[in-house]
Amino acid sequence: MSNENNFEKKLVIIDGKGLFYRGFYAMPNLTNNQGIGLGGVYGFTLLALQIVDNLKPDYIAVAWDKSKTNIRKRKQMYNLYKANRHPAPPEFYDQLPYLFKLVEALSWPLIELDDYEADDIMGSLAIQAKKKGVETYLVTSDLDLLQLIDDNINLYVLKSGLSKIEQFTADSFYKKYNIRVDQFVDYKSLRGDASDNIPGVKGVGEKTAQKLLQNFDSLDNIYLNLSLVDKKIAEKLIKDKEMAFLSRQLVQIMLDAPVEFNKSKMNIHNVNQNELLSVLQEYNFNSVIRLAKKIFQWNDDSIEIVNKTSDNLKIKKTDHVNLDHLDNLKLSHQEIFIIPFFKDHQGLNLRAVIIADKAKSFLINFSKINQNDFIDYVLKNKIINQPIISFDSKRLIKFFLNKKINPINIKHDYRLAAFLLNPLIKNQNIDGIINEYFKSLIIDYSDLSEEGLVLKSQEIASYLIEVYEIQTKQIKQNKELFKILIDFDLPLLNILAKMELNGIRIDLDYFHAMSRQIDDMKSDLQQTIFGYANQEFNIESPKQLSDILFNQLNISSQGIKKGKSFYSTNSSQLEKIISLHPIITHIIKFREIIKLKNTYLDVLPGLVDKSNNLHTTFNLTSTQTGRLSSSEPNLQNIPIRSKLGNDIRKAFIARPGYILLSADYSQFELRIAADLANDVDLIELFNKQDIDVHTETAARIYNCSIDNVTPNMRRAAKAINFGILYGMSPHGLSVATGMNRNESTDFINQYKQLRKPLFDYMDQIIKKTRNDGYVETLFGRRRPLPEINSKNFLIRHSAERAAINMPIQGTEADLMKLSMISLDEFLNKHQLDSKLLLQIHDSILLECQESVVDSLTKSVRDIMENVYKLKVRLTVDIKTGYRWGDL
DNA sequence: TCAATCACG
DNA sequence: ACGTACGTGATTGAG
Repeated sequence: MSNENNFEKKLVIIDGKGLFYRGFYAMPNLTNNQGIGLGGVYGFTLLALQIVDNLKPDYIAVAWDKSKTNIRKRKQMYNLYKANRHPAPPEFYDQLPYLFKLVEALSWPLIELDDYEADDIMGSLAIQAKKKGVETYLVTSDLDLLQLIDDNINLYVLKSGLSKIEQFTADSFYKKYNIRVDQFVDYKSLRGDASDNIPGVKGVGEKTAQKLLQNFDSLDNIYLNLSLVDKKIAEKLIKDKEMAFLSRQLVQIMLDAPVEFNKSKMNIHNVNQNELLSVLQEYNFNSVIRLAKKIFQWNDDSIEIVNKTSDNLKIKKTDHVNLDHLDNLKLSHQEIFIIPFFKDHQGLNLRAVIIADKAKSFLINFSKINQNDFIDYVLKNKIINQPIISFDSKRLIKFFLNKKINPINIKHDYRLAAFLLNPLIKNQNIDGIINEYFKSLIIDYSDLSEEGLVLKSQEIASYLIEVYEIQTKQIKQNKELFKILIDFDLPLLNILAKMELNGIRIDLDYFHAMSRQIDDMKSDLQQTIFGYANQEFNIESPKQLSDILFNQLNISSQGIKKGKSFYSTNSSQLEKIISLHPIITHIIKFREIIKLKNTYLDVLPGLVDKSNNLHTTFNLTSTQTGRLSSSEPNLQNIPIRSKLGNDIRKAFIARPGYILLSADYSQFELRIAADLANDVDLIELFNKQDIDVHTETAARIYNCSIDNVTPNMRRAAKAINFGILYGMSPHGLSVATGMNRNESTDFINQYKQLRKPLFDYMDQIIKKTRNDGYVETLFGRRRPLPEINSKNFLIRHSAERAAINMPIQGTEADLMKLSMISLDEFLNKHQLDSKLLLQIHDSILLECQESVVDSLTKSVRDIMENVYKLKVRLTVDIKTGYRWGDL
């Protein structure tokens, strides 16, 4: 006997709903860039195409369970069949039209029948295929189809998640269940199936059913030989005999479904490339596109033909040169496109650049051409004086700055523009951005190695030149957005580039001393904790810690949040049980120092340059509100709140002869909120001299004089002043203040009366967002929030809170950017030996020469407080010192 | 790769 | 009945 079968052709039949179901629960939060949930569709598509990729079938079909009538026949047999099924959530049905559209684009026949379930359709088709000499692969999520396995019919069963697919063969089934596949129906008739509400024989489970079938082979035979069966089991069998045989009928797959195995309709090559591409693009299924490209063997040339917009690209293949010599580099004196590829994330060395004007493009590879020759060329030909359109402008500016070339004139940045137009864009790399504007195009720039660049640079140049025009046109359609690009974000590139390149000085000795101190504390704490726990364990594993606390030490878990598999051990939960066991305070302390050690002490010293300067990267396109973020390393989250944390800040120092100056906007967010909402009382409060807004608020809510405001009253007012800007609930307030639920509800109601304009404004923002689909800052920076119209309560409310917060946080970010631009201008103009070091949302850190600190303090305050005319007065607190931690 | 945790505004 | 305050980035354990 040979294992090779005689069948040459393969048919794959997919249980459509099963696959969709897996995807739906595996990826509940997946949404495309319109905010539509498409997790199920994604799961279906990815799994289906993975299977196609592996099996390479010739034919394919999708069997679908029709929703209501599908189980009529089996219901007639047993009216409780599948009676325990919960209806799927509404989001499940919302996604179905998208799935059907995709299946149609694939040209896969979707088969649904009134009286037959997907299993029956699959089985009937498989039998027909077998007669025509075609091998079948069934793809499903349950095991019922096992009964059909034979030499020509194979079964793939989806396991949990999206990655595991298990092939069941007769052998592997036997190993797992110790019965043969043809005994499967009888097996289920005995043990039943809770998920389909198949009754089986009560009291007979997996093991008993297996044993019975091993001894007696079949259900019929068992009942013929009841006298040989163990007495107790025999009694159960007799009692539920009817149910057993009924179950057998229910489980038996019906092979007479009126379906036709149609080779031409089910041919896998029927796929409509154009249509499928546009659907996958629309859904943003980029990984699926790559897979489809591989499976259907679409090459780039065929895609060029598909892409209608690529006809009139400016740069043709003949207009592109891979340079061996800079002598051949000739550019017009107009706008210059520079697409840099760097060796390092700092941008100090180039690997290659694509450089172009609107007629010609060049690839310069720095493995062939000397980097300094390129710089000479750029200077000599005054490329630098021309307007530059670039992709990664900030790094390009840094590259030139590092070579002592002054800030270049960046006219346009692809990533900034793409982000302003659509902040939801997921892939901000070159391919992602090109794809935003060429929807029917597939490009794969995952390989931009030296060879990859040679292949792709002409294409990149030609598309990006087009993208420049499209982006410019789109962004000019919204004057405010255009103004933000021109007046806020582009000017900031130069400033941030200087800050990043300059860096901030670190006192390494201080870090090392502190490191030793923390290491000692760590081992002491560890010993104490292990002592209390009576065992060693990994304190850094929340799972192990939870087990120790709530199982081993038996600390009451009442009121403790629970995750999927264990009780939470985050600090707010630990606070709740702090009095229940002495181990807790040590764990809290351990957590604190471990955080400081792992995130700062052990990491930052390794990142400094030769002069002990630390360089971060500020990102302009990573927040939905317009704030900056800082990474590698993040210098916007250097500790300050705890004593030990603040010590870390002390290692950030001024260079010799200089002093640090920090300028913080006080109550920035609440002031912005007061202004946006035009809350006159709050504005007037802020415009008075020397007031404490929280104390004043408490006095108004409690209707008492300022002198009678207790610390507790002030704390509550402070909590609500902050919380309200995020849409805080009574529950949230009670957690923050320790009030009970009634007190906090009362308190919020009082606050609502006091700050009616603020609440009216919040309502109005939500209404406007629902209508427009986006929110915007004072200056018109936008954040799309499609989830605001979600049918899901939680998603919708979360979007509402985000909508309330965005104009406030975003306007704050916009104003801070303006301040930085003004400060930079001022420092340049007066040639003051002072530099911006860091921006931390409402705060700026500068380093200035000691001799100018007094006059600079005055100027900085003046510039920041008057950065933009608002109804509310802005105030700035300024502090100076040699160590950041001492400010 | 994801969830949990925690540093900051 | 449910979950419960916005916006980030880094580290760790665990699957």
